[in-house]
Amino acid sequence: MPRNKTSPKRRSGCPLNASVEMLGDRWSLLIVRDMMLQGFRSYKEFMQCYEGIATNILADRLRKLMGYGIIASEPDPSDGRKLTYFLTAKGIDLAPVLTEMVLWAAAHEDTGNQALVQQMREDKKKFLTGIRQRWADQHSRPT
Amino acid sequence: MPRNKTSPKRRSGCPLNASVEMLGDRWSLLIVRDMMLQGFRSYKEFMQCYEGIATNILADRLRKLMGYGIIASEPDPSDGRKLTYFLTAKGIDLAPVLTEMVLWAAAHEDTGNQALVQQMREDKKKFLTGIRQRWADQHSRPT
DNA sequence: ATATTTCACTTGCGACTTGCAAGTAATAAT
DNA sequence: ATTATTACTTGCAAGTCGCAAGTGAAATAT
Repeated sequence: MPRNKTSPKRRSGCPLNASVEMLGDRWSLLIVRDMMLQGFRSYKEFMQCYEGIATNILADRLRKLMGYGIIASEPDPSDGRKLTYFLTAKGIDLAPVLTEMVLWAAAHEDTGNQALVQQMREDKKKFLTGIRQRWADQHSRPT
Repeated sequence: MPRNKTSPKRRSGCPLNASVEMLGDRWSLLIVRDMMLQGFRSYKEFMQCYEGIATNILADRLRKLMGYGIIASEPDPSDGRKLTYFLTAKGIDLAPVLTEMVLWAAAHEDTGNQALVQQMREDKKKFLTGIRQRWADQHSRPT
């Protein structure tokens, strides 16, 4: 018999936000980050990039991110096997969060992405606008 | 025999940051958030607030956060049993990240912390300055 | 046309991590 | 002196994860 009485997994009795569930996960944030900053779009790309991610976990996280409405997917018209994942508007709205994380990490340790950090520091607003612009361009393509 | 050859847990082969390890954890971020926004300072407060956190896990996370230099602790001079946890400068530097998270969550779902969100939205810079100021005040107390 | 490869997964299993209940050690209160 | 409180530790069962080995459908090679 399972061990739950009413809810199997309660989160923070001190409420503030709830969708942060997804942010408090080892892989989800990396996936979003790399979709945003590296332009990753396929299962294969994630699989190759993250040494150490289990293939079932990747599938699960992609599923959950879709469930949260942070990413979505569509079949590649030129290759029926391929699926293209992309960030939704909610997903791209995570850009400021990601940016602050990268800046925080860079400020407190060597992160080896100085070019990106420099760009963020010089003009945060411009950097974010750039990300949103590139994203909007991609999304206007499929008429 | 354990399963590791050289490194037990590799992270992202696509490097960007590393200390984000801590951010990608279910509880650590909540702990930092509540130290920052709710003024939590003791083991007991966390324990009571997070229904569902296991006491060994709380101890482990506090230890790790100290290891990362995000929080520190000191004994309470008025009660030898008590320990006071507090954010370090590195910890308080997470304020922009937390703020963006709260704003993101609030923008995409009902989070029930409208007063705080309103304050953040009205003047983000002022809000962050306020947090830092309150933090600095606390830290100037022990002469 | 058949065989092989690629892609996006699923399955099975052992190892690791977590949740929960029950301690423990050191003060503090009564 | 006894009981309570605080900050933990320990032990175990249950859950999650990493890895290797499939699976099925579509593309490519022969």
